[in-house]
Amino acid sequence: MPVLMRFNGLPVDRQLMVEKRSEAERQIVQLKGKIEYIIGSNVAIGANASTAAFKKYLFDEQQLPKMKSTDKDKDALDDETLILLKEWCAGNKPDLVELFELVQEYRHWGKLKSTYIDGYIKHISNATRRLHPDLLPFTTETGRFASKNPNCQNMPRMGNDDVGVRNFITAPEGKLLLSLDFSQIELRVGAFYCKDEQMLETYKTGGDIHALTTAVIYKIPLAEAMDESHPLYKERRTIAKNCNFSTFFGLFPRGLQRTLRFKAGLDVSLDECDKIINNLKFGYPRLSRWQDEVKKRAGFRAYTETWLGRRRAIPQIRSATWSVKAFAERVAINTPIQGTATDILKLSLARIIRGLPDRPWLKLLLQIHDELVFEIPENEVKNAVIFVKNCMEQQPFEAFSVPIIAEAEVGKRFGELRGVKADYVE
DNA sequence: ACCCGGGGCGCC
DNA sequence: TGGGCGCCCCGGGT
Repeated sequence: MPVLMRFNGLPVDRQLMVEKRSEAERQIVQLKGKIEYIIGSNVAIGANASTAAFKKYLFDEQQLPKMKSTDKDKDALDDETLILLKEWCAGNKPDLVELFELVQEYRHWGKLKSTYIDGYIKHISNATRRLHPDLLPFTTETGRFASKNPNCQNMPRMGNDDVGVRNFITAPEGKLLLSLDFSQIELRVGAFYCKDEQMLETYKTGGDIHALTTAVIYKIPLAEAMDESHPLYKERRTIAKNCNFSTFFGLFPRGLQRTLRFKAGLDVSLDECDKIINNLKFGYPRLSRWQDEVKKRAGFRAYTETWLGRRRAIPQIRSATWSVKAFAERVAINTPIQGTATDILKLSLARIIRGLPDRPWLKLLLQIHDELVFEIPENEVKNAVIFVKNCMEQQPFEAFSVPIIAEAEVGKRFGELRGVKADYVE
């Protein structure tokens, strides 16, 4: 029997969901027709275009090269593979280029419809007209919450959502949705752990951590890293952000290259990625030292722990198999970061819950790892922001010297939140 | 009518 | 060859 926590439930616009379901259906039928026009309607592509029949068509009948394997050493056909096949076909079978774009679109709409439209509609409560996901506080290895029935922690974000799933979540008449989001909480926790002086200084003075990392990995002055008119500004910053998100988890040159190519659309050579990572280690010397210490300690104890002492056993760290051991080491490093960030959010949550009896108008709807979502009356925005922001930005425990910042956004729909003016705080 | 692993993909 | 989740589909099984 899972332990779960009941939140108030997310108010939804069922009408909008039904409208979008029709739109998604139309898109899917149309895309499926175009795909079948190319490959023939006798090849079953299924709902995801990842059936055995479709793979057989591509790799046996069309003799396309196998770009990538799955974990089980079979032919992969994920989005990365589609991109690679599309590029290969551009030079060898131009007629097939369009196929891969269509499949990408087809999967995109299929995911939106099955998971977020049909999947959400079937969980709307008849009694409350809301979604009541189960939020499980005690099921994950790192202490994070999980959400199920449905999972409301993975709604698509703007830019990857032609449906507007987040707009399904709509405040009732006279109410607003309010979201408070920790700014870069995992990076701040990482800076706290490794005590790199430049990182700490940047956070303590309200500086720009992505600019600092840009300066570090390209060995350029901070001023140049922050110069938005520099021709390389955008690309360098994108790469620096990716480094920052991966910094504390044991990033390898190949991983960085792949992420940049397929997620950011940037072609960076392996040598360049290698250099970037070396510069990162050199520029943040305490980072590597901390990582080595954590690995060593975890190897000795066979567990790793968060700052508040939640332990995670990792016996695999003593494995003789390199890949198993390496995975365990990344877990040993990641868990204190992700877990302590969660500890900090849970401490904030406890302060908020203690304040609820005095604020019955403040309704907690959802937690998304570093974010809390509330429903409030339209005239309580200022009170809510001041109270919640204060709860979240308090020093979590005595040793934690890095400032914590929570950013507030408010709006009628979850997909249309806007930043709250800073003068609400104070 | 279920169960399950594999593949794939959405988010933090 | 970063970590953490849950859901959908497929294909095979009971």
